[in-house]
Amino acid sequence: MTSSEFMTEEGTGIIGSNAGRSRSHNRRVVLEFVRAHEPAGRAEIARSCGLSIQAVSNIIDTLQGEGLLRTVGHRAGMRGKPALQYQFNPDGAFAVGVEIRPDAMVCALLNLTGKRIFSRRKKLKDASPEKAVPAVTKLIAAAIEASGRDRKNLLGTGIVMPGPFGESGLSYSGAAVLSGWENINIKEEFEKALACPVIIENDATAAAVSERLAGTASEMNSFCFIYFGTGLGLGVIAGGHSQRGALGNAGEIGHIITEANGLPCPCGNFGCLETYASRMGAFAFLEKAGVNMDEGATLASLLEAQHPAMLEWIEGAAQHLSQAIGMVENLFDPETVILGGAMADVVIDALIEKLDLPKGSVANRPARNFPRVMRGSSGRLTAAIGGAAMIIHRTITPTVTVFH
Amino acid sequence: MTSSEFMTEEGTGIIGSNAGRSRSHNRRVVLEFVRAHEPAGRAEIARSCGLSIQAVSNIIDTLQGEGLLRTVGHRAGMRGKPALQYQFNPDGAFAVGVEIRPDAMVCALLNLTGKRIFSRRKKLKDASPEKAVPAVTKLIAAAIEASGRDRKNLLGTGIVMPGPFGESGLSYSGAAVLSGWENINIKEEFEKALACPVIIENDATAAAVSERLAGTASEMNSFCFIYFGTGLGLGVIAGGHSQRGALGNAGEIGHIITEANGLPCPCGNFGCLETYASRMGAFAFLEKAGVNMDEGATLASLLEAQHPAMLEWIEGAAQHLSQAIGMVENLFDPETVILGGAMADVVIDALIEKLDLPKGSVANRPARNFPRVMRGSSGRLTAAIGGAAMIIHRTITPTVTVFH
DNA sequence: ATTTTTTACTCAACTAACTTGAATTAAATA
DNA sequence: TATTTAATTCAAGTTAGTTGAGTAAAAAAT
Repeated sequence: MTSSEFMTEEGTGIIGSNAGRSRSHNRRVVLEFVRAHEPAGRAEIARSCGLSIQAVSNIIDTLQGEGLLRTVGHRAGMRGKPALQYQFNPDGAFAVGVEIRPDAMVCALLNLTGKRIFSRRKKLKDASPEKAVPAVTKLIAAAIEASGRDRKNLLGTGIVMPGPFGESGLSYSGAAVLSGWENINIKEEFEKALACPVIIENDATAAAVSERLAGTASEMNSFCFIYFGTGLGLGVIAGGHSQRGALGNAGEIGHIITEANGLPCPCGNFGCLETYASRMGAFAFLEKAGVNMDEGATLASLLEAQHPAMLEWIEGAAQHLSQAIGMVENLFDPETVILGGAMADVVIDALIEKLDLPKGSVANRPARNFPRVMRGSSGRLTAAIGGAAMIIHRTITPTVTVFH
Repeated sequence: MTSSEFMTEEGTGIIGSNAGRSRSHNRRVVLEFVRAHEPAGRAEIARSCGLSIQAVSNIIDTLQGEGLLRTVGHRAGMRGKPALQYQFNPDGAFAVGVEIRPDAMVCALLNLTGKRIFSRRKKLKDASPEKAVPAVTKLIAAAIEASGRDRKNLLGTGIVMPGPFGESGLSYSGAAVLSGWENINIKEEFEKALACPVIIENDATAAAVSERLAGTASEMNSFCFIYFGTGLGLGVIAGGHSQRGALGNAGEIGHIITEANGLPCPCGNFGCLETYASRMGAFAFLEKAGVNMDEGATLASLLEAQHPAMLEWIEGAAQHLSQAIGMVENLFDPETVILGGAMADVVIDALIEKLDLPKGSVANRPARNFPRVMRGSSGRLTAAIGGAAMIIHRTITPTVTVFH
C-alpha cells in the first residue's frame, strides 16, 4: 500500500469525476459500508452501494491486497452459497493524532478500526510554532517507534489545536489560546516537518469525528458534540461529514449568550455559556465560593465528595447547558447531542443527570432511536484520538465533491 | 431533453459511482460552474472543473443540444484563439414552485436562470390534503398554460409548506400549521398528482436556496437565511448544500429562547425568539399596545407613519434578533446572515438598522467579503420562488453522494 | 507585413472502470 | 437425491474520460 492511494485531491470548488476519481470514491464507499456493517460479504456490499458485484469484487481484492480488509469466515444459516465475510484489518494501517495545548502535547496512535494502539503525553515549555513543530515531530517519531508500527502504513497525522482559526472577533488572549500561530500556514508547516498528509482541526470537531468512527455515534450520520475543553466547543456532523463553516470557525458555542447581562467574558460579551458551563467556568465558580483547588482536588473528587459548591455549580451549569442544547437541537436537528471532552465522566454524567431540556424542541419527539443527550466515549485523550480519527475518517468516508 | 436526464437517484446511504453517474455528476459540475461564472468557455470550464477539455466539450455539446446552454459570442482581448462563451439558456427549462399556506396557495414559475416568468396567488378554502392536492395540480396546470411554456421543459415542482415535518415536540397547533398532513407521504401524493419530480421543503430552506440561485448569495457557498413567515425559520446552506438535519427539521430558530422566563409561546416554552421577532410577535405586540390593525394598516404602513408602538416593536425585535444572529454566526460561521421572507423590505431594513450585533462573535472580523447581515432579494413571493429554485438547484448542483 | 507565440478547440485512438451474462460453487430445502 | 437459492468468478462489452496530434484564430514580436 502506498500512501498516495489515499491522497485527497484538493482544489478550489467542486470538481468533475473520471474513472480514477470514481474508483477512489468507490473504494471509500466500500470501506465506509464495511465500517458501519462489518462483517459483510461482497454481494451484500454491492447491493447496498449501488455497484455491480464484479466492481465490488475487484475493489475488495485491491483493499485486501493492501491489507486494509481481511476475511472472517463465511456467513452461515442462509440459503445459497455462504458469503465470504470481510472486516477491517485493524493492523492494515494506522493514523496519528496530536493535541497541542499551551502547556503540553498529547499524541495518540489509532489503528484502522479506531482503536488506540499507543498514546503519550509530553510537557511543552514553549508552544510557539518554532519550538512546537519540531517537538511534535520528535514525539510522533518516538511514538511510532515505540508502537512497533511500520511508518509506511501511516495514513497521516491529525493536529488538534484550540480554535478559532484565522481572523475573528474571538481572538482575545486567554489560557486556552495559542499565540504565535496566527500568521503561518499550520498545515503546510506540519506537512513539511512530518512528511505525511496533515489535517488541522479544532478539538470539538475532532472529537465528533472520533465518536462516529468508533464511539457513541458509530451509526449516526447527523449529530452534535459539545466538547468541554478549557472553554466549550461544538462539533457538528451532518450527512456524515463535519461542518466547519465558511472560515472553519463553526461551532463556537462557548460564546453563545445564555444569560443576558450575565457574567463578563474575556470575549467582550456578558453571559456567555462558557462562563458558566465549562472547566474554566467551574474553576472560577469554585474559587469564588472559597474552594481551594491547589491541594490536589479535582472537579471529579469534589463531586464524589458531594462538595456543596460543586453541586451548586453542576446545578447552574446544567441549567445553562439545557438552554444551549435546546438551541442546538432546534438549529441542527441532530440524532443526539453528545457531551464529552476533557472533563471527567462522572462530572459529565452529573451534568446530564441535572439537565432540564426544553419541551419545545424538534428533538422532543416520542419515537427516538437515541436519547436526546448522551455521554462521549473516548475520555481524556479525546482530542488527540479525534485528530487521528479525522485521518481515518478521511481515508474511509467518500467525498467526490471537494471544497476549498 | 427528457426529464429523466435530471432524475436524481434515490436510496438509503451513500452509493458508488460508475460511468453513468460520473456523467450525471459532471453535467452538474459544468452547469454549476456556468451558473456562478457565466459566460464561460470550454477550456476555462475544463481547467476549473478538473476535467479534460474534450470531456467538457462533449458535455457542453449535449447541454446545448438539450437547450440548457447557449453561446454568447467570443471572448476578446486575450491572446490566443478567442473562446466561444456559453451561458444559461433562460428558456431551456423551467421549474414550478408552490407555497401552501392554511388560507392560500402561491405559484411561481422560474426559468433556468432563476428569473420569475409567471406567478399567481389563489385562495384556499380547505387546506386538507384531499382538497389542496387537486387544487395545486389545477393551479399549476393553469400557470403553465398561461405562461406559454411547454410542459416537456418542466424540471419539476417544489412544494413549500410550513414545517416542522414528521413527529416532533413542536407539533402544537397554531395559525401557521397545516392540519391533516401529518400521516401522509406528501412527496408521493404530489408526484402522483403532478406527474413530475417533486421536492417538499420548508420556507426558510427554500428561500435560502433561492438566494443562492439568483439572489443576494449567488456567490456564497455558506450562509444562513432567517425567514420571516408567520413564525420564524432558519435556512442553512453549507458547502453549497442545504442542511436539513437528521429528520429534516433543522433551522427551527423561532423557538430558541432569547429571554429566560419571557413571553409564553404556544410551543410550551417561555421567551422564544418568535414571540418577539416575527410577524406574529409584531401583531401581538401592536394589539397589546392598542393599535387597530383591522383598518388596512400593515406593518410597513405603520412604520412609514413612524407609529411609536411600531418603532418600539422594531427596537425590541432587533434586540432579540441580534442575540439570535450572534448565535447563528458562532454556530455556523456563515459568510453572511440574510434576513427575508414574508415581511416588507422596509421593515426588514428597519430591523437591520437597529441591530446591535454582539462583538464576541467569529463573524466580527475585520476582513469580510460581505456585511454580517444582509436583506434578501426575492420579496413576498420568496417561498414559492424558493420552491422552484430548489428544483433548479437540484438540476444544477452536483451531488454524487446521495443520502436518504 | 510576416513570423512567432499563445490559446481554444476538434478528431481519432486509447484506457480505466464499471456492467452484463454465462458458468461455477456451495448451502438449504423439497 | 434433486432442486432452489445465493455468492462468486470469468470473459466480453460498454461508457465516458484521457491523450496526443492537428487546426484555427488572435495577440505579440520581429
